[in-house]
Amino acid sequence: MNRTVSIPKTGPQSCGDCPIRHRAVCARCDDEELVQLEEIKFYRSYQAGQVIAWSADRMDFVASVVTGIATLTQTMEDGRRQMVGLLLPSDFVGRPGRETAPYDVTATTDVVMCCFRKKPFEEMMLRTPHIGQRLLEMTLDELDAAREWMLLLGRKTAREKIASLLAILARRDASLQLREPEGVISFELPLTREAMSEYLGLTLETVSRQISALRKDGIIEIRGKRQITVPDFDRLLEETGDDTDGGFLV
Amino acid sequence: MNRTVSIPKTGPQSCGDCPIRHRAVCARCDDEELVQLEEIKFYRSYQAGQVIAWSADRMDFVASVVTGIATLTQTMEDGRRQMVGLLLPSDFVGRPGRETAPYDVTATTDVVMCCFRKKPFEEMMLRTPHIGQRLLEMTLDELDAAREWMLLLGRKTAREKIASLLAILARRDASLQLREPEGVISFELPLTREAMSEYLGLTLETVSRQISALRKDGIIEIRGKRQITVPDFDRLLEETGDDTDGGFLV
DNA sequence: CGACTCTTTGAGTACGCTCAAGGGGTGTGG
DNA sequence: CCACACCCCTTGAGCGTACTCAAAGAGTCG
Repeated sequence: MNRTVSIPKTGPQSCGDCPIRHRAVCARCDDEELVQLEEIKFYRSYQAGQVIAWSADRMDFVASVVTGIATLTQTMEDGRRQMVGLLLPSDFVGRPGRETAPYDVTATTDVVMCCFRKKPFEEMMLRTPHIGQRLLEMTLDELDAAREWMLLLGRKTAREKIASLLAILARRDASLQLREPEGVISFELPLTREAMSEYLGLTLETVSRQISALRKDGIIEIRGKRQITVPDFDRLLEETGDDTDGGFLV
Repeated sequence: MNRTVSIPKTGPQSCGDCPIRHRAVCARCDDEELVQLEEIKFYRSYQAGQVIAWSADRMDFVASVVTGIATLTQTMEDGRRQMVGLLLPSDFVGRPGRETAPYDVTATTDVVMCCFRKKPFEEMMLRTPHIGQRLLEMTLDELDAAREWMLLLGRKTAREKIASLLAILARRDASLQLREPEGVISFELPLTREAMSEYLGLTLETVSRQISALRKDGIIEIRGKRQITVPDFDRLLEETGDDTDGGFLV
């Protein structure tokens, strides 16, 4: 963990090519604004497992996740850990106006981030309403997701928690392939059992047991450790405890 | 519950007198902008227990809490409930650009709200960066609070949860009286045992038992059902499981 | 092949839940 | 003024879900 091996910087050549162009904090910017952003931006890459920022560290940049998955985690004095954010491509890291990171930020897969030096970014936000507007929209979405998550943490059973997480990942995977999640779905788990347990407020043993149980009940199939197949997405949804028709927010 | 008795509208006369003027969504507005806001605003009052908006209801306004406490709650099909937001004076309700409420909004005490008709408010946001900027700041704060709450829901014991809630309420009460929370503190519980259990992801019996336990251990004293005295705030903090020196975000 | 990481499974335990009964305060009606 | 109903809260007994501690299997890399 935290090996500082340098790996190729695989950021896009320019904003025009960027895979998150239409969803990230820069989504509403026009060409002129993108030119300004290009001047203060740089790419950084992190290996799976590497810590991007420690809680209470100074962070001199804000950033968008371009590819890969990162997490925000809080740790208690005695070591209990709770994941409080799951950052996917296009998600934003850092808070304008804040000096230090309030959470540990970790790359769970290899990650490429599009970073902006903080000071110039803050100055640009003041002149460029498009950025603040988009950031507000994204923050409101994150707040909705956090509240959905609070319901999961406070009220769902272990089995429902696992099913909910799998449903979220399946949905996300489907949306990357631009199709509706339905019928047979197959995707790769980007999280270890431990990361899942930190996400769900469980122990890793309970996560493992519940995944085995869902497999035995035919809700999911597993190839190797990480490749999940959901033969019937609706059956998975029934296990989440959520309203079957209600829309999900992640 | 939900009695539609009309009670006196006790909103301030004008924005200049408003007790939340410096903290609400209008905090950064200048006099000219306040005049515009006055044109689209109106006050509404709700009795303790009354539902302000049901989940999936159309909401034609957004609002600031002026006095009292309101809650946001999610309900699962089988009736399990989880509070996902605690709204205090100056907090903002509603999301610009969204038609329907995603949560039940309930007044737990008598509440006065400063409401803005949604459409004109959204239009004004486009012309008035001060509003969007302040709303972004408030939303980021709420997201931080939600994440603190996720740690509580996912990882804390029942005793720690109760202590954390009491600490939050004590802090808030102290800040209303413009002093630091330390030494002997006394305040009134604005929540029933049931509301506390919905907040903390517990049953009301467990809440009651843990409050009794804290009382037996001398961490708190209770007069009647709702008046709490904390003889030593630091001892209460030790029971929360949090870093004793780390700052809290609510 | 051995070392390492991640995962699975088992056995026993404990914390918080469920079900149940009863206490205390307040308001209403006889 | 008392009786009663109602709400909120407390306490008890037993149970079950998820945790703890422990051991071993599976996959990967050097």
